[in-house]
Amino acid sequence: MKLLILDGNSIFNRAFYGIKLLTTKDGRYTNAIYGFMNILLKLEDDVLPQSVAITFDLKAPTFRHKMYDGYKAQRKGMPPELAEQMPVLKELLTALGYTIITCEGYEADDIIGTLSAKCKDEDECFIATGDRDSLQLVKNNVTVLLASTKMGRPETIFYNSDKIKEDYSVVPNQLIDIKALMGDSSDNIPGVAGIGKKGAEDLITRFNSIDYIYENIETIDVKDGIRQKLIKDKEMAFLSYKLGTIYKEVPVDTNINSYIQTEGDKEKAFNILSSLEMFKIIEKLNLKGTQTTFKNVVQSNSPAEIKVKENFFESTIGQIKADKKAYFTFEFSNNNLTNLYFVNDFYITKVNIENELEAFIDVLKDETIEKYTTDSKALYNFSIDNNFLIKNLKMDISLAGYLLNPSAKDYSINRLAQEYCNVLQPVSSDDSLALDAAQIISLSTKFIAILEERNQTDLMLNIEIPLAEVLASMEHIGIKVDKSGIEQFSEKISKRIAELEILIYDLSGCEFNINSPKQLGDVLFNKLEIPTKKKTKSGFSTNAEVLEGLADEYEVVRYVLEYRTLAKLKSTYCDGLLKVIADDGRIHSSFNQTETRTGRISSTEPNLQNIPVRQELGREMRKFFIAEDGKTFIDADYSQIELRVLADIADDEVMINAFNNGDDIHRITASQVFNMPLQMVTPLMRSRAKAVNFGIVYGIGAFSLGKDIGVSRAEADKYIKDYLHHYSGVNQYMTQVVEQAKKDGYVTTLFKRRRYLPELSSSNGMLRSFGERVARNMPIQGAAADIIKIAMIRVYNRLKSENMKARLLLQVHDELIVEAPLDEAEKAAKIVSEEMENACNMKVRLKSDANIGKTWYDAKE
DNA sequence: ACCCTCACG
DNA sequence: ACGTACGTGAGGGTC
Repeated sequence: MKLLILDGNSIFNRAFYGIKLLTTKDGRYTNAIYGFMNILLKLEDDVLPQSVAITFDLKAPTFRHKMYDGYKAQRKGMPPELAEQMPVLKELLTALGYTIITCEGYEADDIIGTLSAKCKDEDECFIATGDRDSLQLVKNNVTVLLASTKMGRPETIFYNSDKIKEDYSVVPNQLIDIKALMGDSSDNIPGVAGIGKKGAEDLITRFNSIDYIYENIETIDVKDGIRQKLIKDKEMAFLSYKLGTIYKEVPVDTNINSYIQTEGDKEKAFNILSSLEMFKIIEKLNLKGTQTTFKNVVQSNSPAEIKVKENFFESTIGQIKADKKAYFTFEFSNNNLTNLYFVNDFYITKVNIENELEAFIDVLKDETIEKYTTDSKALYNFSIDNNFLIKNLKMDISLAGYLLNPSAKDYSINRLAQEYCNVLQPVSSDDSLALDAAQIISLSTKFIAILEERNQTDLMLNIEIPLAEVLASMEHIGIKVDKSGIEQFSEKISKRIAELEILIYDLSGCEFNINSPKQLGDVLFNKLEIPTKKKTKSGFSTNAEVLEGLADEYEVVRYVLEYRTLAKLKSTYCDGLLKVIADDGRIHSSFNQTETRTGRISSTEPNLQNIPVRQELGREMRKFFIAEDGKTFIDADYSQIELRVLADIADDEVMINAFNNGDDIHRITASQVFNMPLQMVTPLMRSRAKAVNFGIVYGIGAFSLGKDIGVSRAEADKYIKDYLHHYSGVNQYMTQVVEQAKKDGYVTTLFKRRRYLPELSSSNGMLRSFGERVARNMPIQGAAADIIKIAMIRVYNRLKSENMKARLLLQVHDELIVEAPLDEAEKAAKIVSEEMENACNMKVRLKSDANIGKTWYDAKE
């Protein structure tokens, strides 16, 4: 018989501190429960126990407190985020049929000790804990699974007697003797003053036990200082021994069979887990069998189970045309439509793609039929491939899920249905796509209602859904690159990299991997003994900021910096881009619409939103992004869009006037903050004002601002104070937005985009400050993102309606790149600037400058 | 899988 | 005492 015993509190704590704080929609913390369940399931997989006993401490004092007043006196209570999870966990474990053991007057360790000691020879006992105290319990049939963190990664170490011998050079029982001498600060056990871990281990390895040591205290071979210390704290040593000994006669049931997991209450377990939004755990536990009791939530008179039918397309189409509504899910592989399911209140229709593709396309084209689906961008890509237009798309489940909560992990139908509909539509199919189809109707209905209630319908129908079409078009068109140009550039860089390697090895006196921060740190700061008190965290920091501080003095550091720059250019930009050039000679990035918490889009495979520009050498890369023959690029970017948005939403008269009366906001800011006439503003003053402007947008702190511009914290603080004094509207806004966010639990943009901020109610000060900064930043960054999205849609439609060949290719947060035939260039430039500037009417006008050029480099001002 | 570093707005 | 500005994605190293 195998018994697994869990040290509940220890595992619970470890789970909490090992995972980021997670909350449910309504703000309940769940990370410790989630971590605990994962650890438990993993342990069961590893050990395959027949019985599982889960022990917990109680708050009441234990016999050790009676023995010694100071015992665990300083123990801090759990943070509230953790404490609130404990009763829920216990309820869940009980519902799952586990036995929880507690015993007043004893710690979990003692219960574990008792159970493991009573295990019969033929039984096997495994103890899971994060606390090394339990190691004393190890014997031939008792193994401790110690959860530890090594280099920031969780791992489980199996401790049997051999492993303990290896690590501590003693037998398990002697660990008590060691603790008796060295004490244990976390339990407030003092041990012998002046003897630490090393001394205690040495003494016990040589003399076996404190009994032997004290019986022979005058004759044992130790330094006199140690002997005196031992004599002085003899009583403490024996008391510590008693406190450190795990008690093995706790009055609990020691029959292993009592701990065989029972059936529990599956429905209750399912309900708890789904209210905690732990759908992965539900899946792992196979609790879905309980769904048979669910009713179809769409229509009360519909059948209890939705079936998948084939060869039913004709009547389905007929019904769609009558209802003027089509609900469906689809799947592509390699740009081919491979699966398609329609659903109505009664059944799912699996479509035979080969025969029915045209009929499907007709539905998509039909303006009178409302479409409800998910991942509309993929569908738009399909429509571009097949040269038709999708009309009247009313719902994209993933986009709606994103608008409801842009911080969610994923927007799969499966997850969203569990989160928002509570119950799954019962489906007699194991095809996950059919399952998704079954959820589409109830999810759509629910999402439409929620969006309406939150005033986000416009954001959904007039921004996100139309944008999906624009993004699909951008992905589809791609951007042409000069392949051989990149190859030559890469070769040129490679040569210099090789030279730098030799120089660096030479100056270091050894060869090593310069790309490894660990090895580089070792060479620079240990071998070469370059002094740096700066930054450490799991080793030396070798980032550009640190190295630049050393570059003046050390030649080798200068070479390393150059090496880093070139290595980055080569690996990420040259090699990286060459890998993704398609057969048409163009790069087709993916633009993700549900990735960022602020509403921005992101670009992947490759990321075309971070092509170098700030330094000349990197900027050269942009010469390889070229317009097609006979065409040219138009690159238009917003001027200071985020600050303009801030001026508007903060309704700051001073800043609004600054924008409306001048064109250099940083200079104006400098003149106001430093109280000088505009003409007297020096470049240094301007650059500091610029840093403050940026800082304000990010939620600012004096420390970071000071670091950024190289002034003292006090001076930075003064800049901020002066700034907020002059821009009093901004000052007021920054206070008010945080207050509102704390009240609501979320922040919003001008266009009602919403981001939840559970961090604001955290008891962790750092997290809370983070939440406050985000509360100040998101409405600004988010509104700017909304505005450029509107501009994109308008540019896209305008180019189309004016029958132009010009096409939108890229978006880089405040910048749009269009490719146009040479004879359309001027007109296209005008259209882009116009649509960008008119995308939103604010108290400050928006400004956009467009440039024309054959390459991205040339088109960028 | 995670950290470090660095590229962009 | 601690850590320290918002939002991203990619490559290389390490365990």
